[in-house]
Amino acid sequence: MLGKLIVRRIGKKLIIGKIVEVEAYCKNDPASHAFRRRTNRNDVMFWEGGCLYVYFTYGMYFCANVVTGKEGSGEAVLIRAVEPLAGIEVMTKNRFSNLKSYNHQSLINLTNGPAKFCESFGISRKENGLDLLDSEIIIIEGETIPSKMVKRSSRIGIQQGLEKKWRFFVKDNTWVSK
DNA sequence: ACCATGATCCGCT
DNA sequence: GCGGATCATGGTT
Repeated sequence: MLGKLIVRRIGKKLIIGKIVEVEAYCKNDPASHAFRRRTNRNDVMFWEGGCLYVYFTYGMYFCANVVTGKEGSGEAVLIRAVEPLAGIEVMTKNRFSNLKSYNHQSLINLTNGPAKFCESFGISRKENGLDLLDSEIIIIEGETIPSKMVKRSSRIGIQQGLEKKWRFFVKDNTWVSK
């Protein structure tokens, strides 16, 4: 998924981001929402791959995954960061409703984390379950990232499953979260 | 019913 | 580096 473009259409406007940081989750994985059982909350994660699984967390944030497995398998890839390519103005409005002037830091701060990405793309409950091949949000081919530019580490913000190096990111990209 | 927790972010120190 | 915000979820009682 690294290097692919996530595109959101809002009316006539397009928001585009290049995916630069992701994490993988699956059913046999104590860090995963799919670990225990299929519930109303994680149901979309068990759908056939190609749709968007959005969840609400910490009482105020949303995060988005691309579902990647067969129906029932419970596999998904969390989008942790994207590089903004188009629709900066809309993203800025979504994220900082009263920001007057852009600067370097505000551009980075737009999408350098999973909940920041969702906020700038306007992704919340309504987008849960969307078909990424044919809806207002799609994923298309983008840049091919050379394998030597792909780095991996433990996943962020979890307690179990730290031995799995399932976080993947583009080396030296500015938008990769800290 | 109850309650601890969380795939986070932000502001302050 | 640390704690607070803020609440849906799900495991436990």
